[in-house]
Amino acid sequence: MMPVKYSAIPKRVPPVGVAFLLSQVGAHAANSFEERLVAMELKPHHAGLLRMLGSNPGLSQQELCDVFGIFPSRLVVLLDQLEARRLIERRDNSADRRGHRVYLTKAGRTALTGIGKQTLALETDLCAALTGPERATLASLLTRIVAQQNIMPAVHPAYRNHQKRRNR
Amino acid sequence: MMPVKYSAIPKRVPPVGVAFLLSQVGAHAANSFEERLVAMELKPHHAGLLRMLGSNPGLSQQELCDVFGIFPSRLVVLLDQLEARRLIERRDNSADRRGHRVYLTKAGRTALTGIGKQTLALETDLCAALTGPERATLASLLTRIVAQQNIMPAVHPAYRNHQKRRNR
DNA sequence: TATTGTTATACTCTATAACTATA
DNA sequence: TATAGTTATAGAGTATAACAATA
Repeated sequence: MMPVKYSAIPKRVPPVGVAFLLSQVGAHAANSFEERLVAMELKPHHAGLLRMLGSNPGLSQQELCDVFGIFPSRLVVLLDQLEARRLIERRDNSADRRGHRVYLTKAGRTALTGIGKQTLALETDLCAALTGPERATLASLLTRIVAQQNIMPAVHPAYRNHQKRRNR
Repeated sequence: MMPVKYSAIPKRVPPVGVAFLLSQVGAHAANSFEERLVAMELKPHHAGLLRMLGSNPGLSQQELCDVFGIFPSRLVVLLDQLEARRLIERRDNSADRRGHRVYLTKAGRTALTGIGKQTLALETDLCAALTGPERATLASLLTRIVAQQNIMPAVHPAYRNHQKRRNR
């Protein structure tokens, strides 16, 4: 009997709506971004932290936890990784010696520039099917959804805690 | 000293482009979908399988693996969970007794209908900021991106294997 | 006593490998 | 020998809890 390779499956494509499309294209964009970061040996989570610290030097770890909605124990791991690479540094806070303030190093700022270049290249690739005005329209529609849905601007939902529901 | 609650952090919002917006809104849509499925005690992965089987009754497990790009061992777990809930059934394949064909049960079709209702409600909620024509524009732009980027239609990228790169 | 940050632990998800039964 | 499906194992990521230092 002829061995069959199912590289092309005869299948009926279920209909999809705009919610699925958003999730699908969004996940594709996230995957592509992650791939582009591999060369820099960074993960998207690191990139988000570097970007936030680039705009807000000296945030405390507690403040970073609040902004991103993550547990302190998780932030510590991410910051440890970035600090081991000398991309950020924790500085003692003279006013309150319990806490630290976090800053990008020079290498961190260089990394952030590299991330920016990858992001621009990614956007050109992702929107290759669209004209310039269409791409602007897409950005505008998405920005309005972010505002209306009360999504924290510039904070990716993947950071947020999914704490276990109790009594289950 | 006054204890400070950082519910509203004074921060400068880093600029974001269309790639970030897509990933951000997409993740938000995925999270909202997952929340809506909690009441049905299903995960998005289950919903995707049910939907595909609704349109393509009798696919083999191997075919499902190829369509979704997942490992057989992972599919087995997902199908076991659905079968334990009597939402799908594996039927013996008389032509080749190694394999099975997978079908929705009556309860599975009922569940699929419920998922469809939740999806429609989700889309109305997600697009509350947009007019009808704008929502159609958004869907059209996203559909063109899916086609141009060679994303498998109706298959969510989250299924795909991220196999470990070797030699690293 | 409350807060910042850290370490330790457990749990979930999923990739990898080993295995069974058919072909 | 190759394929369909299963079971077993291991690793990454992250939530939870316990803890140390400071306020």
